[in-house]
Amino acid sequence: MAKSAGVSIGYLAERTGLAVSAIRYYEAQGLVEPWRNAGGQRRFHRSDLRRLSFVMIAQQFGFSLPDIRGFLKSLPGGRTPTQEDWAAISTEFRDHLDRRIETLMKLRDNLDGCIGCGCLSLPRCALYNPQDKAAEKGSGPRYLMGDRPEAGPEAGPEVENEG
Amino acid sequence: MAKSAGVSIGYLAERTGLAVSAIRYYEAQGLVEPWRNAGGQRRFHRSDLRRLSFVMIAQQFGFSLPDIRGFLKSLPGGRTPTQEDWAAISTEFRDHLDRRIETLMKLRDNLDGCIGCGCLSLPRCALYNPQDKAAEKGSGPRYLMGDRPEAGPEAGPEVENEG
DNA sequence: GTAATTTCTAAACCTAACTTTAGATCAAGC
DNA sequence: GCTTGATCTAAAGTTAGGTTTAGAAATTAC
Repeated sequence: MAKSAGVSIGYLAERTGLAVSAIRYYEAQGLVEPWRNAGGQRRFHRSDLRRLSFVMIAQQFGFSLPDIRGFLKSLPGGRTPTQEDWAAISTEFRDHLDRRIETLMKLRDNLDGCIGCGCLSLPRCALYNPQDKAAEKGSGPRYLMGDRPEAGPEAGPEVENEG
Repeated sequence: MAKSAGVSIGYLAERTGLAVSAIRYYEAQGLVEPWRNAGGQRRFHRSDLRRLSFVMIAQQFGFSLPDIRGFLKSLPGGRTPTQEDWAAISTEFRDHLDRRIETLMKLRDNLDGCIGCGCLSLPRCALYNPQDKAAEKGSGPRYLMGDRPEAGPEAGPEVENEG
């Protein structure tokens, strides 16, 4: 059971629905590690099909490619991952996932009591609570509510009585 | 109760935690519509504080700026929005939100039965179901599982028996 | 053995959501 | 009146996640 012939990038593209260019990009990001054949073309393990599928699914959940690379690092590099390997990775993935969903639901529930009542943007508004948004925030260097450095008790987003 | 003096962009920036440049960018995207004073500087309604806060919150939920502009369009342009205006907008927002959370949870539950069992990427895998991901997908022209045009029953992402 | 596909690399281009920079003008404090 | 800080515009730069393009080399099909 040597390295065998491996599969081409076109095969993976056809099977996953990814563009060939996307797979090459994923290689550059360290998500797959093909070897080269005599002619210099990429050859992949068949098991990279599952790896790439995992990448696609994780993206649906909003994880960044570096995040996903982190998940995949626990998979064996040399041998084909077993069912147990995937089960292990899924535990870590589930953890992040659960936290993300929990955060979203907490925000949603807070929203119910907030937008309707008109308190939106007041420091005492539940949505202002830094704990919630600090949990798992999206990419990009964005200030979120109450997320400023040095924000004192007087400093929050605030609306007086103007609607 | 005329237009009054209005507040400066710096005031809004300080109160919301947004960068001044971000607020200007939001104006360019049609999220706020300040007027100009005699010297050509932007003046905002105080109620734009709440508007901007809403933008920040909606972004936490993963909505794009065009999405958010859509939500805000139901707010009155001329007068200061009332509590009822915000309540109305929240209904539409909640709808989208609920669908997004539902999709995430469905995907999560499917994942439980999938990664662990090793079926990941098989056409019969629940995660492969086009209905789920079509619901509300992220931005960008990405193929998701089974999302190819012309994908026949034979055409899905697939793994044979290689782990 | 020739033609048609694939694949290769490198670099440029794309969208979203902003930030940074530069040089000029405005507003406020003393 | 002068200085300092805030604001202005336009354009370029930034990050993520890719796609497109161009020209060359490898592979496959007949």
